[in-house]
Amino acid sequence: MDRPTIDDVARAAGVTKATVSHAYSGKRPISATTKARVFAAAQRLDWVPSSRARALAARRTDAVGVVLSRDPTILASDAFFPAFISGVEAVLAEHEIALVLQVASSRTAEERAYRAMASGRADGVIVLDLHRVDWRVAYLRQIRLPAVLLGAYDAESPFSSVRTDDATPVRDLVARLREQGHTRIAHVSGPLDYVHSHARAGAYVRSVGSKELLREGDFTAGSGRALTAELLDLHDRPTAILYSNDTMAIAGFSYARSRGLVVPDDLAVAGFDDDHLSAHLSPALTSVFTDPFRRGRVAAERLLADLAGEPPESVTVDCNELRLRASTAGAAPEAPHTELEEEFS
Amino acid sequence: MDRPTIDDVARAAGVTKATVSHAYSGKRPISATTKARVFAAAQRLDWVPSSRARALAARRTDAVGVVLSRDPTILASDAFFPAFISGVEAVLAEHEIALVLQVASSRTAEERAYRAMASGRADGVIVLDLHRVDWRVAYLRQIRLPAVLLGAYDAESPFSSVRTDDATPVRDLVARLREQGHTRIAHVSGPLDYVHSHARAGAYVRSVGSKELLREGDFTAGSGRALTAELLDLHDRPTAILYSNDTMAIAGFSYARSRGLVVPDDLAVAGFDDDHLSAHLSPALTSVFTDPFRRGRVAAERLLADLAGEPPESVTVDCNELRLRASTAGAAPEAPHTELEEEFS
DNA sequence: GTGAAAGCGCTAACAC
DNA sequence: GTGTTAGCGCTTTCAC
Repeated sequence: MDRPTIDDVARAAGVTKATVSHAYSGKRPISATTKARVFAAAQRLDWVPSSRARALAARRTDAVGVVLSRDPTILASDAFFPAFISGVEAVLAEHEIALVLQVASSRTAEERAYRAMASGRADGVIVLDLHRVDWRVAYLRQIRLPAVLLGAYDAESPFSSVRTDDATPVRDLVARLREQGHTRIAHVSGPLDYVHSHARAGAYVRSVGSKELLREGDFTAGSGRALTAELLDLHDRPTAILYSNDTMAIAGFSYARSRGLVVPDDLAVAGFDDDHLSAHLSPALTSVFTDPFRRGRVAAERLLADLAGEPPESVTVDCNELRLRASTAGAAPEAPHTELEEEFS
Repeated sequence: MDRPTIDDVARAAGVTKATVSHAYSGKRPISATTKARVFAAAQRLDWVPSSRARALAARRTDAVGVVLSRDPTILASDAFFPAFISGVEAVLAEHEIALVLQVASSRTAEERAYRAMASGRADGVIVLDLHRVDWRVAYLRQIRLPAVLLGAYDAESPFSSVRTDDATPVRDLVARLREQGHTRIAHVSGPLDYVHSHARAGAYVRSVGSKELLREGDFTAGSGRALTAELLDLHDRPTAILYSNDTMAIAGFSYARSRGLVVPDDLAVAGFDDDHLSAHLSPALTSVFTDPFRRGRVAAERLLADLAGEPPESVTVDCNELRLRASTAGAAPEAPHTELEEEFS
């Protein structure tokens, strides 16, 4: 009553297990008739090769891993992750390769998770949330786990990477706001040690020529709100704020509204990532669509190519698209005074 | 230059591999000194047990699977899935158990995916999007793969399940709208062969006493829009519409607005699932929070309990919470006439 | 074109 | 408390 094994199939087909194995893998010529006998026997016995045994013998798991260093609760409210994973799965599903997910919230836990991947849970991994100086790059090389990095890693690395140009949309957006008369444009970034936050913030600073109105957030609604408060409390407050994701933008936007400011008349607001509901807010939120689905596809394809023996490569996905909406429409307000507005809040 | 094996460690520690194995598993008493020698040797050699070999020998993978029958592109815009997975991971991470995800978009692909899980990719699975008559229940039993069903499965099943009460919030919402004077209350459901869609629709029908204003959607924005159009075209159109998820509600809401209707004055609108941005829409969307994170936790805990040998059990998670917001506030409009409104659209 | 047999790196009886 | 040994169910040389 146990699951049948390759031996059972071999016996039923009157061949040896080597033949059964090769009939399926095609790694050696098998006569059409034996092949047919083998398949028939397998079908009759309802045999499915054991992935465990296969993994051990072939030193290959047919799975790809992702280790998430984020807190599980944060995963839930993130526009990027589900779309990215969908893209990855779209490719993996075609090859019947599984995706192994592991969440690790401390560095030790994360190292253990990567070691587990290397010890046979996965054949390679995709690394998200890349830091500008990322211990994982050295670590993965040390444990010799194939990887694809999502983001532009500056230092030398033996790994493939999937890059995007986050600077252009930021630059375009600043230019646009300038045309509309904005002179005090602020930026609420994500943690600056992330490569993507840093790229966006860097483009912002180069565009506006100053770090005065740059504030470092952490992608959560709480930080969006707090830093917006800080910016609006300035004597010479900004008339436009660019946020490094939509969650912070929406939090900032709600907060500004609670202070009696009208978006976009008193304050222009823009996000990043283009959450699927952002276009439905009112005013609709200007955002940058970063096509996480497509980046997921490309990352998965790249990893499969690496695993197939191709040399590592850095591919740049040109996917970012500035989506101008009502939250940044219209002319900049003239000389806003914080005091005045507080009377109406 | 190859990864060290348990034999290397045993040799280095001057013991046999059984001792090394037991020093880690604790499945037999090992003297403190030998244990220390073993750990030291392992650390020195930088040994990590091979999950592949371990899985084969122990007939256990230390992974839990989820097979998604949805199209990968749909995953991306779904409020439920990421939060649910986060909840699952929150539990699995503590036990260093991995989550194996596989997307399958046809029945054959899905069967293959489950067989792959059963053949060693995972020790058990969590089944989402349960149908009222679900072939997977019989199939999983046939291939003897432990499972936890998410939703109330009516027929006999040997599996644990995690249920919620979707009827109460629907009933409460209908009652509430009645109090506000609504008499024509419609419902745009999800596919009625899903247990959760069916439960919601059933509660709705029992509350309003008629199927006249029930329309079957498919959880996509497109169907939300189309069915809203259909309902608003009725001569005696509804003054309130309940949708079975927020995506359809928002699509319907935008469409109604495009026809010149004001929410909630002309039309009250409510969703289900409470997407994290729904409270930020204006008017803020009334919705039912279903705590997918918590349900993920419970499902994972239940599955681990099953795998540990406990008898299957059906647990009900009391997590649904009706969140009344502006989109259903105020009194019902009096005798709405479709013709009249069209003049202003 | 097929068979025989040696692993893959562990776990778990079974000894002592 | 520790050693010996037989698997787990495949893949892959090496023969013929």
